[in-house]
Amino acid sequence: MAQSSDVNLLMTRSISPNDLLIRRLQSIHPVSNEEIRALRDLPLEIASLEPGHDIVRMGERPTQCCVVIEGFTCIYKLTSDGGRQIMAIHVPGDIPDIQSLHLGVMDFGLAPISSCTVGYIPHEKIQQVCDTYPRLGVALWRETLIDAAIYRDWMLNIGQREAFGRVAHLVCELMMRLKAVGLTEGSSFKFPVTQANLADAFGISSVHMSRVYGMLAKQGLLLVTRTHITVLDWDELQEAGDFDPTYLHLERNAPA
Amino acid sequence: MAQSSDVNLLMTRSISPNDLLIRRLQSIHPVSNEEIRALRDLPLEIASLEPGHDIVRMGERPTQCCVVIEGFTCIYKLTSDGGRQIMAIHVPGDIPDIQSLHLGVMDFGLAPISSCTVGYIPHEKIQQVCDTYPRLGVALWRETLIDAAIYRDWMLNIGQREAFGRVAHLVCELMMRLKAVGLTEGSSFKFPVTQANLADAFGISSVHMSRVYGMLAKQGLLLVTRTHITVLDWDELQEAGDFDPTYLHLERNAPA
DNA sequence: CGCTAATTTGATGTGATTCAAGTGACGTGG
DNA sequence: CCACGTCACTTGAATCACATCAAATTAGCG
Repeated sequence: MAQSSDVNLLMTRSISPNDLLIRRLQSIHPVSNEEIRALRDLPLEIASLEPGHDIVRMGERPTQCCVVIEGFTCIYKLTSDGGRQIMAIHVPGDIPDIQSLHLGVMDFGLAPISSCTVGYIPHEKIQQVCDTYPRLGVALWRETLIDAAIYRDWMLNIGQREAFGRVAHLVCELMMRLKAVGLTEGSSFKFPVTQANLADAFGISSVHMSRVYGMLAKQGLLLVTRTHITVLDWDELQEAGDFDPTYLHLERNAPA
Repeated sequence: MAQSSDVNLLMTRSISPNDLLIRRLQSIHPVSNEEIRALRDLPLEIASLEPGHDIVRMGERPTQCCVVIEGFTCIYKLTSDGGRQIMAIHVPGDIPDIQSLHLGVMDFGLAPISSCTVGYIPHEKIQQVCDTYPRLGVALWRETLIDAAIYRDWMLNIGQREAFGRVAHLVCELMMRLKAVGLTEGSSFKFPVTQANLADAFGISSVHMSRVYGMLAKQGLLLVTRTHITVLDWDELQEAGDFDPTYLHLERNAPA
């Protein structure tokens, strides 16, 4: 309900979806007024999606990019024996498949992990904006470099920390990334993602995911429902997740 | 011995080090003759390095990039309780810290994992070449996007496969990347990296690393010495590592 | 109110860790 | 050129974090 009315709002005032993208770019790179105007004029074809249907499939050669407007999407890959690793979670304002601009073949799948709204922009339109405003091209390059920095941090998380720390770490990351686009509500945020999906992001089983959430709750760090996460003790959570936000390369690094 | 004479060779014929970089860029992107000439003219300050001394440290703000000329380097991060995750291994021709061109602060450490030779290029020189030949700028962007694709694949490897498969997978990857710059010798390649370092790349203990190497040898897939890796059965190795080279985005994808 | 999917909980198995004690390879200096 | 010291690697035993299997509970939706 709340979601679909948001979407309607966005569609009636057609500039709003682009504003999220602008907000995101501003959080990592200076953007001039003229550039903002150019971004606002980018045509967005809006779509509503549900989990279970891929946005782009591995092996495809897309001719457009996708901007997350509402909800959460993920990048994933499968092993031949059925394992699924989620290697990125996107929040509104992100461009999950910006790499397709210069890498023809998709080497991963892109899918919603909550009901969500996305906007599509043709590659050529992005190309034009970059040609006209080279600094925007640099901003997008920088965006992809930050994506890579986040990959690196996830690898540290998965390779070196126990499940408890992994979860704490990701919650810290999401808190900061959502705050950067103004989508936190005090110390909590909307996050209607199933534990099975999260388990695939941490490389653990969904059973263990449930146990870890339980431990985090029992220690008074988090409060989790099916739709929201509330951080009860930011300092302890940051400590438990060994979290240092440097890798997010945000201009302003304020916590909750 | 062999190494230092190589270095002398490279230094006397000053174009050689740059040729490796060119070979690497050509393996992922078309490069014109004029662009090759520009790359050849890039000034390279050569240095010989040993493991144990970082090339760039986390938190620094470098003003130059590093090109690997001989040997192997790695990107790593540490957890507060002493764990180290290696999240990338670089082969000659790679530019490990190309991201520093647009991301001021280093969010990782860069270090040799074998004795190696690198060349340094000032950011401004790279910037100039990119301004003059925009297609080279795109090639470098593409380069960083492929780095990211490799991160994604490592995450799948670490998160979803058992140690045995992880090792098989990486050997396949190294084989193909080295072949792309002409550094394989039939079905084997020089790889003087300690098992402790590899263990940190796989997120396992060095003890287990030794056991896994033993299993791979016993099954007749690999032959490993302290300085070289020989692939005895490419098909079986690929199978064991569930290896699909799409993510390397190489122009020509021939196996050993 | 009842159905379905998500989550929780318990019991048991396993891949990998840790600790500890070897063995082997290699460079150095006598 | 051999004895020695160092560092890398190997091997065994005990332990642990997490997986798997199975069943019970809960939350949301029509």
